[in-house]
Amino acid sequence: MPDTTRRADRLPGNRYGNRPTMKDVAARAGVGLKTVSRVVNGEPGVTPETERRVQEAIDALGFRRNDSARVLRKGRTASIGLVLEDLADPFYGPLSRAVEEVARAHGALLINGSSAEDPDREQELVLALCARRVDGLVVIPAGDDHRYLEPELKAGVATVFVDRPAGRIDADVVVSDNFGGARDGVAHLIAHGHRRIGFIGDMPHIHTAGERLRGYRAAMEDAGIPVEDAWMSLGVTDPVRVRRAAEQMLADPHPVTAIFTGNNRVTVTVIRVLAEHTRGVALVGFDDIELADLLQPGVTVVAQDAAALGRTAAERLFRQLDGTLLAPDRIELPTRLVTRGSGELPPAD
Amino acid sequence: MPDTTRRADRLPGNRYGNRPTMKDVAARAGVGLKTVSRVVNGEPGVTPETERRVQEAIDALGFRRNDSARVLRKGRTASIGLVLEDLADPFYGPLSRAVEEVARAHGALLINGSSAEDPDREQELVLALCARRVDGLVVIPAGDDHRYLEPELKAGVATVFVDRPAGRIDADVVVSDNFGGARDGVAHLIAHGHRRIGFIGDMPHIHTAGERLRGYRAAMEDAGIPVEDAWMSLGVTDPVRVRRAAEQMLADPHPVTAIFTGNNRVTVTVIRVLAEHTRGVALVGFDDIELADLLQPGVTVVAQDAAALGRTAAERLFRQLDGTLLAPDRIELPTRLVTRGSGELPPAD
DNA sequence: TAGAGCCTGGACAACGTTGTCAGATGCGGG
DNA sequence: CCCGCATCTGACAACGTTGTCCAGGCTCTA
Repeated sequence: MPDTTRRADRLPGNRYGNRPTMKDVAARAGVGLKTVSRVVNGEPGVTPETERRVQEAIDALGFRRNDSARVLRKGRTASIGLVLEDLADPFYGPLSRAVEEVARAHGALLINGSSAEDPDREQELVLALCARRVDGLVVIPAGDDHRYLEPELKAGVATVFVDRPAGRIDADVVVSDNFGGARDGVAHLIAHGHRRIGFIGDMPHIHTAGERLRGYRAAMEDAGIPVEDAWMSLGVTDPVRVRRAAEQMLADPHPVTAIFTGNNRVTVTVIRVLAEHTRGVALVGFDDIELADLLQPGVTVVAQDAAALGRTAAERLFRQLDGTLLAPDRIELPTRLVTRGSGELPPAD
Repeated sequence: MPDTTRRADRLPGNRYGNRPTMKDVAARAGVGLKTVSRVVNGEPGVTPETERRVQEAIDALGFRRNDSARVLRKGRTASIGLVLEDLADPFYGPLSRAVEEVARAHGALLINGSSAEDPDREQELVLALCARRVDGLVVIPAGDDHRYLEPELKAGVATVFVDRPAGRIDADVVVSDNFGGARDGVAHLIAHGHRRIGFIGDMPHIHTAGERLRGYRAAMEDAGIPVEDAWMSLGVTDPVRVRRAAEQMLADPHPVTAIFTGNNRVTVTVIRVLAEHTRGVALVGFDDIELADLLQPGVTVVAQDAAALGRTAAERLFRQLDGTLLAPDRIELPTRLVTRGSGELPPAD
């Protein structure tokens, strides 16, 4: 007597919980395996009557094509990976969403992971994505050495770096004009009469932070203002240390009259500090923040367009996949100075 | 003469761009296929010397295990799917991140997609994830009929709904106490002397919106205040219409003295409207918003813990996968009233 | 030194799908 | 009536991996 227990009657839990396969559908519909495949994929060459029978069996069994097997056979996964720093950061949400929309328009799924700004975790994630054979990768790098990606690039994994350039490999990159944006922001403060301007930002070896610092220095130099060490606080992003740094700048015998902040997290903390001060200290921040216009005063920022970064990168990625893109290139998107009040305060002294 | 062109020398683009396989590694190392598999997976039973040779071949060829094939063979993908409304919404970023962290702790990757609040797109996404044979699904539903998931559930795909319950199927669900939170928020306004209180929220058929509306009504009823139609604006979330709704409530001959807003997007818009008004109108919003404490006045909110929602759901998902979880259940997480000023304003008339 | 037992390595099938190719069927024209 | 052609269908191999199982070589003991 043959094994008459139906698959679903056996113990659950092993192997996808025993899903029906095309073979099962074929048996039930009384057709060949390949015919089912044809129906599932909408290929031509199937009589309406046959198609109906197959469709019926599919519905009855609750069949769902196994894309893992499909991928194995076809070689394209129709999925791309996105590695960013932290999805919970309001800067990355729109970026991720923009990448997703472009992927969707190309019929691809997006798999994303957060590196938590840890180079090892970035590599781990990227390689996990490669093991899943994503067709392409959008990477916001945490590390500064991406030679581990060389085999992948050689193997044809499309790759675009965003927000910061790749380290030690030649790859497409889409960045904001961090240098120019910061320079303009600081120049804006200078134009409003400030000369003692503080800078609080992340470690300069992080590309964006370094560029923004360079922009700060350039603006000061253009105006012929020598920068004092006490005005600069580098490698500081956690609220406690930002607070301390800001308070020190303001407590100095010759306090700064304005502060330029290097990213949204720093900006938020500095806003809190300034809110406790009576003396009006001017502020320009890099990155826009929600509700910035409703604060008193409104917060002047150098805004970058996160969605545009994501969209541009994703589009470039798919052009790589199309084959319509040749040499790696560097694309720089402009920033925009949004004046809302805090950057237009005159020096308090 | 045999074909001596190396795989990598052929046209790129077809089949993962021609990656080396275990077979290639085995050939190069002069060992059997299974031995390579053993080394790659850290299985015992390989001499150090053999292992070294294999590892060398792996590095030389840039071999990376193909997880699609692995999945096909093993039946588990070590990945879970998350379907939410919009990653760009600050409420979902932390939620997604929390799910990711739990997944990571269980060695799983997270694939997420945005439904854009469209039931069809939700279904499309969920089914795409199932086709990829994710081990489990965390779903923030957009639609209200999830019977299409029945075959998946039967097939053993672990599933947890978050933020809103599943429609017409029996599944695990983790939600905030929307009813209680809204009731407390409105009661807070009543306790501060308000009787004419407006409500602006989403369509009541959306579960969260419906529950919050119910909470509003309950608080009013508890206080013996009959609710007037003009105080309620339902199904309104886009800024233009929210603004109009708020302005109407305030322009009424008997204007409301306080407004309860049903979600973060509505709250933000209403804050803008109130900022233009001189008369102090009290406000309590559902969902916390960044910088709410720095506005004048600070914005009192009913905060839900997005990260806790995600974490709880993901943990439950993995308990389903472990088999340590049996019957579907409903978990309700408490909300927290955060008083910051706007909800404590006295009635203006 | 023979035999038992262990350790290492490899041949083979299977996972579920799709591409290839050839067989079957039906139809019209010579 | 037969042949050719078009249309539809199915058998089979292959994708890259892992589980099963067996073979061969080694060590250890009696």
